[in-house]
Amino acid sequence: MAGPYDYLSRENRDIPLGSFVYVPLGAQTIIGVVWGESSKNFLDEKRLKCIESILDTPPLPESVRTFVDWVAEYNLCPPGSVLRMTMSAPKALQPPKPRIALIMNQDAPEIRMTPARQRVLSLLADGPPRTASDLANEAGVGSGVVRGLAEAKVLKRIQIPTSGLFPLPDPQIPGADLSPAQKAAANAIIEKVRKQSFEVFLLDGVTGSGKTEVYFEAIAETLRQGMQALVLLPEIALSTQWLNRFEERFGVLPAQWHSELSQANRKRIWRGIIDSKVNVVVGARSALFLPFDRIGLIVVDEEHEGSFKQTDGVAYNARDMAVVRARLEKCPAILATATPSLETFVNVGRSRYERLHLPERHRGAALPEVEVVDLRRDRPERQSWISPPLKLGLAANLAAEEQSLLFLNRRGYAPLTLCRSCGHRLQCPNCSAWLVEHRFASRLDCHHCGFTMRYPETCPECEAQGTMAACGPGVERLVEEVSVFLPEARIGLMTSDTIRGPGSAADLVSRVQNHEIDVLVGTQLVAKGHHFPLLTLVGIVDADLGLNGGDLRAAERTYQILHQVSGRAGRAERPGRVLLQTYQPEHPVMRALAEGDRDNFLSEEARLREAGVWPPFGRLAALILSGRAAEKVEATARSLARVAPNNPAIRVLGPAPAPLSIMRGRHRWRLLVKTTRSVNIQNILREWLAQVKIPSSVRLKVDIDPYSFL
DNA sequence: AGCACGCCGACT
DNA sequence: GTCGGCGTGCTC
Repeated sequence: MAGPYDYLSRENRDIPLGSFVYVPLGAQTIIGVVWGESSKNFLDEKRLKCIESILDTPPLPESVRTFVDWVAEYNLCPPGSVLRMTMSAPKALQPPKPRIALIMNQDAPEIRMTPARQRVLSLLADGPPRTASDLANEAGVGSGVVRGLAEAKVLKRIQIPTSGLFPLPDPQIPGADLSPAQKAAANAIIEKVRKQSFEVFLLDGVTGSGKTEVYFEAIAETLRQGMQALVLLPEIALSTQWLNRFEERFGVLPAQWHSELSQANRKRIWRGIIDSKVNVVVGARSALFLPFDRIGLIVVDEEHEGSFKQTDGVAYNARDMAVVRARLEKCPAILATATPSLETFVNVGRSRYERLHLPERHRGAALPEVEVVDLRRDRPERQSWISPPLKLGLAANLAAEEQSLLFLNRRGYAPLTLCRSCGHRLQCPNCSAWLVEHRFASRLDCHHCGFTMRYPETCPECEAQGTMAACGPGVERLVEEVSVFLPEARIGLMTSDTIRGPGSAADLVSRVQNHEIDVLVGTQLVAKGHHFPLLTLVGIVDADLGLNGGDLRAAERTYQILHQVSGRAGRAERPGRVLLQTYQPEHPVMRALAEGDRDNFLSEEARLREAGVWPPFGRLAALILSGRAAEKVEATARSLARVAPNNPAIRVLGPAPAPLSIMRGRHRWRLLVKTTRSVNIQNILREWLAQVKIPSSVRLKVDIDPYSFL
């Protein structure tokens, strides 16, 4: 998997680059892609095997192959594992299954006629051939009736071409009326779509400023040019509203790509894309690796979202790789957000990206007033997390028959459980992390691996009864607290534990919209765009939560999520109010939120990063070593550090146990490599890592530009 | 998929 | 010491 393998071509035939081929590998036959001329990098020419056959699939376009190589080089991973992501629909490469339809047999034998049989026959008499199941459905008969007719040779089976038909989005349906600012933004992008030239746009505007309408116009132009458009969304599962808007604008739903897709749909869409029959794809980050041949526009919506960064398998950042793909394909890219990531903000400052600003809409969706509650003064009571001012606000809002939202980015009931008798803390057996109590399910869960156990009746350490105590709040505990001081309030809980699948999310959303809920308690799930017109108060229970832990992006991320949650308050004519509970009211994040001064906050954040040579002013990579044997992992980490590059432009931090030093039973050590921007960190790492033999029991993972420092 | 190889515990 | 089980890497 480290690189391409060499094969012989039968009769020295020229096979087009990018062709999908069957090749022998070891004892089996697998599908590969013709990548280029031989590297001559093999040991014994006599052992070369032959390509068995060429598949009947259009070759992987050159731009896709270039992209795969680029991503592999940049992220220091085998090109094969990147290629695998572009081939994520294994069945799509197999010849399509022949479709069998039924027609009348000319010389049909006499059979006993029944009403059901008659209906099938008359349906076929004046209609095209249909598949057995379609026929049964349309005639309103069981599948047995149709099968019986075919067995009796009254109907004949014939092969029909596979229906790979995709309804095409119609760019001619008139779009929304655009404001002057929207028009200007749309025109700037459309110009680049027409020219098919590379350009990155930051589409910058708060929720409701009309970013989606703007990029819909860019998509429409892409379609008029006969090109394909790709939209990346952070959470495809929660984007029903987005899909509805797309359908309104273009008449049909776009092709959707995400990890829960069935095999059959995967195949259909993948084939449709490589055959240029699918014009618009909306998907999660993995959609970036689809084999588009004529891509004309890439949109990354909510570009600041951390979920564009993939950490398992190939570690890559889909937002950054989307920009790379746009550059290779020579097409524009749109990064849309209300809270740009610092990277994007700095790239605008460097004039590498063009900022298109959408001011708030005149329809009066003013941003809510943010009031900072200083928890050092306005202390909540013991075993309580809601301060007196927030309690007053919630009570007043309930009395006014308006809705409130309590935000706490912590699932479960309590993040830590300990025994008051012996002090034992309940820890995950596989990870160095506390078990989180989920009281509504009477369970303790580890949020890092799959470990779960029943809530114990006695302390597992000292066996004392009834001494287990919950420490700190989770959303479930907030539900409990609200139900005590507002007993008449109807409370809804929205976390990934209560929401399974888009259906239950839509259900809860409609209950809020129908005002069947007064107080909604939730984790970051509630931050995602839903319009709740009656929601006028947002309480941020612990604004400091994300700031601890020494993470490079802690402040930036906290600002983004709190800004997004604040935006849930007061969307229609009603003014909204945000109460933000914090122990550090003077922190730049809190000040920026209270004063509504995003750009000043970002500039200050950028200044700090620049001073420390942190990204995007320096380059950063994490090396994570993991394995079951703790000493072995540590020894490998130390031997790596011993031969670390000695260069003033390169700093190596560590080795040290990773913040989550044991995860899923594997011990983890970490080194951080920080270089100036002028250094090619990939080359440095390649040279360095080549000097050390990593034992097979230890795994080394390179993460270029790591996001989470865990 | 199936085989080679290295690591580690059990036993001559 | 050696044997063998097991987990991991390699196959062109």
